[in-house]
Formats: sequence, C-alpha cells, structure tokens
Amino acid sequence: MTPTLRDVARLAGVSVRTVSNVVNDYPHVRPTTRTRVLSAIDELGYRPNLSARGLRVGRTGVVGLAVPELAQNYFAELADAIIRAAETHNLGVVVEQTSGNRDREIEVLSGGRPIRLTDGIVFSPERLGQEDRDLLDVPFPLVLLGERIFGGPTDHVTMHNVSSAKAAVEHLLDIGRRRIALIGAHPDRREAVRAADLRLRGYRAALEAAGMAADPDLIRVAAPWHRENGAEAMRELLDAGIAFDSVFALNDTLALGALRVLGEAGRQVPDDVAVIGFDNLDESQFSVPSLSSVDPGRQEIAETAVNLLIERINETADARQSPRLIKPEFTIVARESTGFSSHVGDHASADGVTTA
Amino acid sequence: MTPTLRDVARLAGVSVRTVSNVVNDYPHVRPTTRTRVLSAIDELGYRPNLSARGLRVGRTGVVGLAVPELAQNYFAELADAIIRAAETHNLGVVVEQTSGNRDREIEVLSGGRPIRLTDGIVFSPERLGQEDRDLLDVPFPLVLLGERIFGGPTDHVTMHNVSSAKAAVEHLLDIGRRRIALIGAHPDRREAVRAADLRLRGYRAALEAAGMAADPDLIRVAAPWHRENGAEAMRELLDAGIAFDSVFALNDTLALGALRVLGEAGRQVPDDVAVIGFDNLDESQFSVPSLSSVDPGRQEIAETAVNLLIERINETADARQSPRLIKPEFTIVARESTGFSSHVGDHASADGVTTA
DNA sequence: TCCCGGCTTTGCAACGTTGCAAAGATTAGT
DNA sequence: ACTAATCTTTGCAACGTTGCAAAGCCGGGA
Repeated sequence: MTPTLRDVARLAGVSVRTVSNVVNDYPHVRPTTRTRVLSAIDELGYRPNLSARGLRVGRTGVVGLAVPELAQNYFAELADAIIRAAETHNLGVVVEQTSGNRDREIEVLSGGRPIRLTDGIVFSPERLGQEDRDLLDVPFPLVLLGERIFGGPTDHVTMHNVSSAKAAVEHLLDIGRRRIALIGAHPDRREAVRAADLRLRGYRAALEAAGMAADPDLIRVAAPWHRENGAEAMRELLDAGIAFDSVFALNDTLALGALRVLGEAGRQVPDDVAVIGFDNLDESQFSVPSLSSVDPGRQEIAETAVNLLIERINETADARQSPRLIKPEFTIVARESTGFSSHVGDHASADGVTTA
Repeated sequence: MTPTLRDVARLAGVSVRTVSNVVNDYPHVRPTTRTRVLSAIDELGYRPNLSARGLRVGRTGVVGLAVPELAQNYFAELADAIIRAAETHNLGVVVEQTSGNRDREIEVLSGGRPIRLTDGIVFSPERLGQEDRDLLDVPFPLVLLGERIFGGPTDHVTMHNVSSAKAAVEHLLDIGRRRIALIGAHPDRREAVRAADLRLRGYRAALEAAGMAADPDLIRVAAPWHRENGAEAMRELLDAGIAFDSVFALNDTLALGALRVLGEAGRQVPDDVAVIGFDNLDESQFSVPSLSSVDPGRQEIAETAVNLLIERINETADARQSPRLIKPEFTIVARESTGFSSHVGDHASADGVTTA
C-alpha cells in the first residue's frame, strides 16, 4: 500500500512526528536527521495523504471555481487565469460547470457536490440576479465575479463596465467615427442583464459627452452573446441599409461574428467600418484583421479574486471584514480593426494601448 | 463552527453512527428515525466533511485533469466534456495546466501538487514523447489521452487519426477535388509529433487509394497548430501561386485561420476552395462559412476516459487488467466549407454526416 | 410462552496527519 | 564542572468519518 509517515519513520529510525517535521520544513531538525528522513521518503516514494492533512488542519488546499461552461471562450480563459493565480499560492482548483442552469447555480451556493472539498469558491453566476442576493450569504468563503449581483454580502470582483465601454466608444470617436453602431443590447427590457445594460450606458455616455444623440437604429439587439448572434445582428444592420462607420460590440465573440459578416459583405475593416469589442480574448489578437478590444484586466481579475478568497479563508471569525467591491483597471487595446497595426506575437505593449 | 455528525446526533437524540447511516442512505433505518435525523441535519446545516470521509474511505471523489492550457479551445472543450462526464459519476475534477512545459508534465506524473488529493488522473501530455513511456508507470490510476505516447502501461484513449484523416481527404475527393493541400505538417522531421504524422499518413493513404501522387508543394508546414499559423501557411500557399482546389487542415484552428485568409484573398469557399478541418470545435459550426470537420468523438473520448479511470480506481490490486487502448468512432461532419448546407442551431444530425 | 431471524441501532477503533507540550540532548556562559 | 538557554525529538490526542461486529429490538412461528 501507499506508504505513510509511519513507514518512513520506521525506515529512518525516527519518530513519526520527526518525519512530519521534515515534511513540513520545521526548522529545528538536525541536518543529518533531515537527510536520513528525506532519503527514506525518497526510497519509499512517500507522499503526504492530503485528506488526512486536510482533516487535521481544516484546509484542503483546493478552491472551487464555478462558471457557466468552459466551452465558452471567455470562461475558459478566465479559468485558465484563475488556475494560474491559484497555483502561485499552491492551491488546486476544482472546476464546476453550471451550464447556465439556475438550479445548479443555487446548488453551488448550497455547498453541494465536490465543491465541498474546497476551502472556498470563486463563483461567476449567469442566471442568478439581484433578487438572489441573499443566497450569497453562505457559510464558506465566497468571491463573486461578474455583474449579475451587486451589493451582496461577499467580496466581489467585477469591471468598470460603464467607463470602459465609454472609453471604447471614445476610441471610435477619436479616430473620427460618428455613426457608431452597438451590437449586443439585450432584447428584454424587463430582464436585467447588467453587463449589457452597463456597457450600453457607457455607449450613451460617450455619445452624450461628445454632444451627439444616440440613434436607436444603430443599437442592435443580440443575445446570447455568441458569434452567430453577432453575425446575425450585423447582417440585419447591413440589410436595413442604415449608414454606419463603426461598431462597438458588447463582447469580442459578437465582434468576431460581425467582423466575418462585414468581410463577406465586402466592407473594409477598418476603412469602411471600424470595430471594437470587449473582453480582449486571446483569439482577438489573431483574427484578421486583429480586433481592437476593451481589456477588462482578466489576469488581474483572476489574481484579485484568488487573493481575496485566500484572505477570507485565513480570516478569523471574529475579525471579519466587510464585503469589498473591486474593479481592476481596464485598457483599450487598439488593433487593426480600428486602424492600428499590431503584429501577431508582439508584446501587448506593442499594441496601441490606452489605460483607464 | 461547522457542525459535525456528533452535533447532529446530539440534536436528533441518536448515535453518531445512525446519523452516518442516514447520510449514506443505509437502508435499515426506521423511517421515523430518518426523518428526525434529516430535520436535525437541516436545522444545523450539516454537511459531511469530505476530508474526513476521504481519509476514512480512501477515496476523495475527485479526479485530476492535466492539460496544456484551457486557453486553447480544444482543451477547453475537452475539459468541459470531461467535467460533465465526471459529474455523472459524482466526481469533481481538479484541473491542472501544464502550459506546454515538459517539467510540469513530469511533475504531474510524480504526483506532485494538489493532484495528489485525487483518486486518479486523466492526462493529456503535449511535451512528453515515446521515450518517456516509462514515466507513465505511476502508483495511481492514470488514463492517457492524445497521441504522444503509445504502448505505455496505462489505459489510453486516442482517436483514429489515420483512418479519419483518410476519410476527410476522401470527403474532398468525393466532391470532385483533386488538388488537395494539407496544412499543419510538422516542420521538424526529427521530432515526432504523432498527431501530425498520423494525419499526414491518412492524407497520403487517401491519395494513394485514389491512384494519385501526393504533391510535396501542397503539403504545408504549420506549427504549432494555432490560428495565425494556419493563416500564415495559407498565405504562403497563395503567394507561391500553386494551384489547389481544397485544403485539409490538420485541425480546426488551422482551418479557421486559413479560411480567413482565403476570404481576404477573394477565394470563394467552397466553390474555389473546399476546406475541411479536424477536431470539430464548437466554433466551427458557427464560422462563416461553417467548417466541415472530422469529429473525433470528443464526448465519447471524455466519457470513455472517465469510465476507464473509474474502473481503475475500483480495481483491486490483485486483479489488475492489462492496459487498454481505445479509439472511439469518428465522424465526418460536412458543412458549408465543403458544399453542404447546415444551419446554425441545427442538430448535428442535420449536418451531412458520415460515420467511420 | 419461548425461540429464531431479521430489522435497527450502537460503541469502538482506525484512517494519516499535525498541534501541543514536555522530555531529552546539546551548547554556551560562568 | 554546573546551569541556563536553546536546539531536537518525541508521545499523545484529536480532526470527522465509516467498517466492523455486536447488541437490542421486534414480530412470527412452534
């Protein structure tokens, strides 16, 4: 069977506790002893039993990440970033997919499933809304991502949706565009989709600040934010014969769909139509033309979320901080689709970049 | 603090063991007792401590998945599928990214990191090769994915690379194409990249079976298999002025890059150039035109891998089966890029489909 | 009424690890 | 050489759970 501390101790001729001390880098171990123990560990191929350690210490060293689904590019990249961030703290990540299913999202909060083996959870809901705020009051460390719920009892990492969307539109204004279409508005006014609403608000704010009125014809619905819906919205816009010289897509996936249709229709990007997206997916760097985008600071969001979670995990019950809302700085990444050149493989710093 | 079995037992007025019986659905519990215990559990919000259970039972209920990185579409979709498959067995999945780093891949096999909290691992290496076969002889259940190593001591789920590539090329032949370019050959003949070699072999086999010679000019190098390299290879092919009426890209990502460049160059797909890829990414269904592809059976690969892993986990040390090599059936999915129509949102069955 | 067999419930021990606190060993200072 | 201070090592208990096996309970048949 798998060797235990006891086996190592017997082989090295020391007590179990000493082996444990060596394993945990306890400083007061005589070098010769340490060596002897280490070689016994090596000989037996001993590995600590993390369940036992977890039981004893009260920590598993694993955190949960609950996202809608990895098949969506944005969440795959988010998960990638979270896993990297967790790893620097020697934490593992159990990934749970909620599949855009409200019940499953609720189940995550009820601590169901293997999530329970974790020390805490980073949760990006897609179906819960403001009205579910109370559900977030859970008995384990939880960090919330996204813009579905605000003002909850947990730490929350989100983005500057309004001001970054405003900056994206200003970027289009800066390069002289005046007929700026928006793709990705939510079809149902009753259902609040915060990201859509917030970014739309930024769009309006930018136009207003420029002394321009928003033309309702230029605001196009697309939901969910998938490639085909971006394509569809662009087709409709073209078919409608409405004049426009640029597009702000509420996310990159929509933008990529739109880009494709523009290509088919023979519209030159950026000369005829400039395009900017939102999210700065890895893929956007490699599209043709490369896609300008709002970089909401994914890596920073991930690192922040993990750091907040770790703080909460280490927090003692009596000295509990109040919930924090954090929005990393965003960046406008200007690429070919808005007339800036960038070469694939260039460092980000080589792109035209504007910081918040 | 978090309530334990003991707390529940006290509240319900039964023994700890009885509560445990209820929690584990032990059948011989009197209904009235069960009810009483359940309501105590409910009242206290009791959740089993999985570390303790894991220690006692010797299983954590979590498996590991080690892939290069989720930011690569293919692996994100694979992870998605694996997580879904694991979930049907009530298993959680810890995702570990090796970042295409050989040392990290070796570390996975040494059982380092939080992977150790798992009952077994599904591993898709990217840097290990045939020469590392012995490393796979690890003291925990391991299922191998991919085509980097064959003949190792573990169960292995891979795909029909040669025959499915052959079928892809035959699909192009079937629609009357004769000048079939291949994109994605590996640049270095010394380094064996099995997937590339195997698919190239299928390409040659199809041509040979059709009584045609492979034109070296049509075999284009592209590595790694990223979008930009597919685009680059296609640009070179066009610039070289070599005649071709179709392209077999060794994966979808390459194909999507190539598709883009064809569009820019004004070549009509599929009329001027038909294109087929490999992997059948979700995205390929939504590109414009939609991309024909080889579906290697991702969901089945995932389910098979998880099932094999579970079998190994449950296997007793004495009755150990010999390693199994499994290759799910593949499918040729014919879409617009080879002249078949498919409407986004259609069921797979609506696509033109050929089964292995 | 007594006994048998199945249904319910239970106490004990152990899974492998680390916190605690004390014992033993060593070194420096006087 | 003796004491104090420090360095090393140790045994014990406990983390929360479940396997084991036995005990208590019940109803039915003889």
